[in-house]
Amino acid sequence: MSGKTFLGEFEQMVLLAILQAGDSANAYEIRKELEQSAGRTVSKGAFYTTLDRLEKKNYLSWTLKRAEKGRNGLPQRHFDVSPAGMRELRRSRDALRNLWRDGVLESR
Amino acid sequence: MSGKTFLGEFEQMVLLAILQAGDSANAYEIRKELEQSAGRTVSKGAFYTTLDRLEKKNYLSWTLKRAEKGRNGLPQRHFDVSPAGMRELRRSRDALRNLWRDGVLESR
DNA sequence: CCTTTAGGTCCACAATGTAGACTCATGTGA
DNA sequence: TCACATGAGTCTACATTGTGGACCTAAAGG
Repeated sequence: MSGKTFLGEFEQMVLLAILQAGDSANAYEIRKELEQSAGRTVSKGAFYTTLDRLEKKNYLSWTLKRAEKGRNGLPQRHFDVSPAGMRELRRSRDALRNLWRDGVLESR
Repeated sequence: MSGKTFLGEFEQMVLLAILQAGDSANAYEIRKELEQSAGRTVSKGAFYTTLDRLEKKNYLSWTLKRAEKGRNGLPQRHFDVSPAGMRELRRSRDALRNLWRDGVLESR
């Protein structure tokens, strides 16, 4: 067994929020998705810091696009989870799934 | 929305491993469960440090019991997830569940 | 103008994750 | 009886993540 590092929980959530946002994965939508799912506020600091770290680890990428609505013509970043990011997400999910198996949370 | 802190991912896994171990939730079994699910080694340092922190937060408790087998009569700690710990586990799971909804990991 | 909304950067610090050395007490086999 | 091996546990130190908040810029709309 290796000493592999895990994707942090918040990082995991940011990546998942990007996936959920899909085509409209810009900063605003992602953060909104995140706050709704987590049921709490996500400060800009926490949010962008995490995006940067994920980018450094090559778990996400982004491209500039012109906004259709809202900011007239101003470009905005559109985020995507990289293949490596997808792999990490699956890995994390599988580990938790194993531990959650047999409805261990329900049976008490 | 509040600025509530989350249960870290490793902490989450330790609590779940305790639940999975059930009646035989002693250090050895818990660690074994953990390593199997995560597919990697868990050092003693990481393990006990996390147990201590979880105890400080009142997410787990333990009682001394005489071991049946293995260490002749030497007492060993038996761990339990506290009600507060169960609550946190559910909270974490629900947040991730929301983000994993619609099989977002499968559809790509 | 002034305020609101959105996107970002920077900084600092708190909370978590993790390894490894070092004890101590058996149980076991040579 | 002495050397291991095994399991429980402590302590230290450092790396990685999580998080808030001050600041800045550029529109959009009174």
